[in-house]
Amino acid sequence: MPRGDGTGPPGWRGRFRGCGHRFTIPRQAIIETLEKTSAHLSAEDIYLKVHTQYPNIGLTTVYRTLEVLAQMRLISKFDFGDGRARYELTKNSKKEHHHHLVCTNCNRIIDYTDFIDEEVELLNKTEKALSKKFNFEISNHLIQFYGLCEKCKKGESV
Amino acid sequence: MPRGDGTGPPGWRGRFRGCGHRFTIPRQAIIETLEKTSAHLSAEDIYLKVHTQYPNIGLTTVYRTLEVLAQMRLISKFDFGDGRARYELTKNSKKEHHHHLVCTNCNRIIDYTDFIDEEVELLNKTEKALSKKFNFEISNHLIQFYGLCEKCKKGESV
DNA sequence: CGCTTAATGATAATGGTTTTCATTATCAAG
DNA sequence: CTTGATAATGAAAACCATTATCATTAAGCG
Repeated sequence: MPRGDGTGPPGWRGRFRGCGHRFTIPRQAIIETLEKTSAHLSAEDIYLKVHTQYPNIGLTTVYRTLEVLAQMRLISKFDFGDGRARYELTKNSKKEHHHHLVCTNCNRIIDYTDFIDEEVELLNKTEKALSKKFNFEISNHLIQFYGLCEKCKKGESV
Repeated sequence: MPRGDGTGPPGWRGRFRGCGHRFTIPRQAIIETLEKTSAHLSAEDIYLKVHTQYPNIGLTTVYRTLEVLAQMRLISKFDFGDGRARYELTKNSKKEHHHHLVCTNCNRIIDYTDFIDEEVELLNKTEKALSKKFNFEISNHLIQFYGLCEKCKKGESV
């Protein structure tokens, strides 16, 4: 049980050290914020939340930490088309991997993992075929569906 | 002969008028530029190309025209992660619908339509299931694979 | 405890995209 | 063919998310 600090997060410090990074208060605070939510936070969202508890942590540090976390593959960075990047922990509450439904009207994001079974098959098949065909080494994918969410569908006829 | 029914093939002017827009020289030039290429041009790319023939067309107009075209669903706007949006005609040279391979090293974009047959079936299935499950009206999707292209795969070990 | 160096944060800079606003051009009507 | 309403244009400035700069602070090893 590597800890020795009171906060007992399962090995964040070790993971940072393993990548040659230091584990600091700001980084801890940012990770805790990400762990606490299921939303898709922007850098500023995170900054504001962190700021309530640690008013001296700057937006710059948020950006830098997010960059480090992304590079360590601990968070994923998304663009939903609203002009700012959004982030979420990759390993968070059983949501290991999921895709998004993006409402083009209200910008609501719906995560889903439910129907991935069929998709996974398709993806594996497709990725394999693409890799061979183009000699392209696929390491990641992005799948998003755009449309109108339940609410906006109703409001459309108004 | 530009017909008035709006269904005619080229009929750019008619399509614009049908949406309550005027068909101007700058718009024509921008569309021609998009028609002439199979690349994924940024606003500035388009501006520079258009600029050689019409030096007085400004970057602002390019942005505005792209917005109108996107709203008319005649072009698609993509974000490949290099900090600028990229555009392509939706109905261009048999490339009606395709997906992208994005090289995370050199930013090369590969279009593919080849294996979509299998994908289409599963996408339809998935979209139908998602629509029902979340009461979400899907109108579009984005599928991109990230990884290393042939060249960058080789260069990696250097 | 002290040292090396990564990390921080205030500030300024960057750069793609949008706004502003005065001017020009489109096109339906006369 | 003119005219007039108004959409479209373009130069410049504004915007705003993100990055770079740099002096200061603090993590973590010995």
